[in-house]
Amino acid sequence: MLKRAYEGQVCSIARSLEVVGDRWTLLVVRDLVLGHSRFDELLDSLGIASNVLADRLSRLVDEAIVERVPYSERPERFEYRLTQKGRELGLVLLALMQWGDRHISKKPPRIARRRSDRSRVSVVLVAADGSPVEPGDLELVRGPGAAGR
Amino acid sequence: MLKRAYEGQVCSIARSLEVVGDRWTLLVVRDLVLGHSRFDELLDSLGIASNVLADRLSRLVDEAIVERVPYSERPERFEYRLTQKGRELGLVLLALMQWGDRHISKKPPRIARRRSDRSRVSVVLVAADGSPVEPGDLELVRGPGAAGR
DNA sequence: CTTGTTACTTGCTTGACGCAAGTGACTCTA
DNA sequence: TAGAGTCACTTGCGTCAAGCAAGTAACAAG
Repeated sequence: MLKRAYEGQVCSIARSLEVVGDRWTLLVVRDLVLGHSRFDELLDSLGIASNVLADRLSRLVDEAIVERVPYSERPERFEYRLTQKGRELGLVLLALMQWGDRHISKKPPRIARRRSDRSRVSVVLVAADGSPVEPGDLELVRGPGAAGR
Repeated sequence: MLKRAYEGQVCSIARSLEVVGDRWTLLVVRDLVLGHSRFDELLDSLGIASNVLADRLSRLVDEAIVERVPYSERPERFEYRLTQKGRELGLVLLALMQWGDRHISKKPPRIARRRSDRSRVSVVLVAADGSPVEPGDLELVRGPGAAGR
């Protein structure tokens, strides 16, 4: 996914997919969310080719989604941590997980819950006042970043 | 993305990405959400290669995310419509859009709002009682579909 | 009967991915 | 002090999916 064909598109979905829309990137982010942080750990957990992992990580670092921080000086060793921007991708992952739980996996392999009261957590659409929004009551309108026409 | 390397993974995120995690699929779904429904319309709007679009659509139909419905008999012509399963991917797209709006596009090209009162709509995490959940107050635990260990 | 539209398919080329092996800087064990 | 191990990669090679351009089949309009 080096060359992207989305050039002409003025759309935050397309823009986001340019960054995280390839085969491995979101899974790397998922593993970082789950606490894996070292290169070899990611390699084992994902079953990804090492050159591909190296490439994805350096791209995530370029995009400021991940930071490469040293945890040892002699020998030099690094780990990878999500930045705030990266952590906010968690919502996308949870939305994807929720969809997969409902439509693909019959029983959810993992459950998201609130630590304080252990209640189930879900991803939903809300209006400015916090009230839930029905999908049918949603509309998409041109915003300030829209192209001409 | 025919062959997937996620085989061993018991994770709804990985499972979902097997289905919609390639370069074009989510953009096709986005266009269907926005109301494009005919093959040529999608071709123009996306700038995708026709063989790839044909492949993605037939796979989306196989996955019951999209339906292929005839709108003319002589000549035979078809359009593509999202199923309920497909429509529910809208939440993933909105989460992605929201992330892109915040971190990539400075000004949002498109704004999601509630039709009834025109208030801004956003994707958030809520607990079972509908109250918002802080990202730090979230935990992931093994669910009924988890593998042994 | 030629041109156009729609919904594709076929063939060829490019390029991303996976695999296996190698590297460099160090530490640890005997 | 020699050899083995760890970590974080890089290099080289083969394969398979993606992209591009052109072709096709079934009809409709002029």
